[in-house]
Amino acid sequence: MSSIQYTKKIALIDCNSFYVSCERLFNPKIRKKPVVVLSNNDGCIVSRSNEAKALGIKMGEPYFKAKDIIIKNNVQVFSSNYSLYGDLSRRVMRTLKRFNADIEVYSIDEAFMDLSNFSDDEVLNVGQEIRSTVLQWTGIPTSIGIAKTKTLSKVANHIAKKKKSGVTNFIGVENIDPLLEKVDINDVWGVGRQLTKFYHKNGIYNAKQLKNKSNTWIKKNSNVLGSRTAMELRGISCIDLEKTESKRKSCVVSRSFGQRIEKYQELREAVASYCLNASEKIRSESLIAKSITVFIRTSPFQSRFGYYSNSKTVDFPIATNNSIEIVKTALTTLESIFKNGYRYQKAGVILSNLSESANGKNLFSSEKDEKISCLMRSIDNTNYRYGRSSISLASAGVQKRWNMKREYSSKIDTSDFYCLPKIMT
DNA sequence: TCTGGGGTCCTAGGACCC
DNA sequence: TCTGGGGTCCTAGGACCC
Repeated sequence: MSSIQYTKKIALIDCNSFYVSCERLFNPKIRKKPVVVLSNNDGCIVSRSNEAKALGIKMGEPYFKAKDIIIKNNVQVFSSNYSLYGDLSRRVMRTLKRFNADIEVYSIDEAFMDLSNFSDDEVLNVGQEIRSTVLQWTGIPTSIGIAKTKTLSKVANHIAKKKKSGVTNFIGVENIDPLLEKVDINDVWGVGRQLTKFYHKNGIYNAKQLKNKSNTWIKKNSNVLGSRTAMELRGISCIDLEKTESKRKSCVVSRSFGQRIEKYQELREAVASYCLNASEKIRSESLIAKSITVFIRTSPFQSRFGYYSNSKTVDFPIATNNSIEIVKTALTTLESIFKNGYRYQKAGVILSNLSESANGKNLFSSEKDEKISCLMRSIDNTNYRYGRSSISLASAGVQKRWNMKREYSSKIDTSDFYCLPKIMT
């Protein structure tokens, strides 16, 4: 009889084809059919059902390039609906927290969970229970990988995705080398395009080969992140779970336009409108920004019209989250980088150097500031109640020809009363 | 015709100081 | 007027993630 083993165990729970699964939840007719979800502006394919993957449709592929396959195979297409996905994501995470409140929500569709409290023998069953509970309570299918480190749990998850049971456990497995050997180097967490190129050049094609490469070699030839990945593959934990939600350090709002913009005035409207969005976001998290970056660019794919891309960062005299001031600063910044005669494709603003607002007060606070923060609060409340941009600034425009394309929206909004499905009697 | 958006972290190199 | 090198801090850009 062996004694009960309690080693470090990390689970990675990852929703399968998350956006597609969300759309399927409200549309049972597309359950067994090939389905894809498009990025903003209906630009790229960002989520694919297994049936769509089997047709050879690639992740991140531009929609227009895959259109032939899509039409020929009657693939169901959806514009992305982020308020729906966000809502369902919160339901999944809430369900996971029933098993362990200290999870790290890593992205909209995945979370790390510490399972060290369970014995080595129990952990596979726990994984299966998590999976079936999430499926039953939210309708979202998941895959779960369990291992000693985050990187290994990612690998295990990768394998679990291809299994019917949906759970892969490395804990207690004597030798995982034969499994690692089957994992391409570019499927390892932390190895992107550039590193893949570099590793290939040096004869490293799979996870096992990276695991067995010496640390000094990796550190000398890439950087600390590379060697950390290798250590984690060896089962030595270098990346901790981040259980507390840390405050973000920057806030980006940027969009590609529905159609190309040439007029300065329209660019101004777009930038102003992104500023309103961004400042509302940071206000809702009680943050203030010390600096702002404005950037504009033409399409990098249409050089025949000439390419222009520029950005500029400026500091506010005093950190702020005041929409009016942020818009004003952004527009003067835009003026300094705008060049006539280009077909602009995208613009954005980045609020950075964020910190917690001390209730809007500073050394120079005045009665005027009080009034402004009061005004911001009422704008936020109104927009929350009656929909975003019920109240806006004139500079953000009314026509908005530059707004995104969303031709295939499912129009499901779990947070909007008017979008509830109707049942006819 | 049509190619996403929002983050974090690391590093090289410049500016500045002594 | 000539000239050195080392340390720190900041920033832009790149790589990575989903």
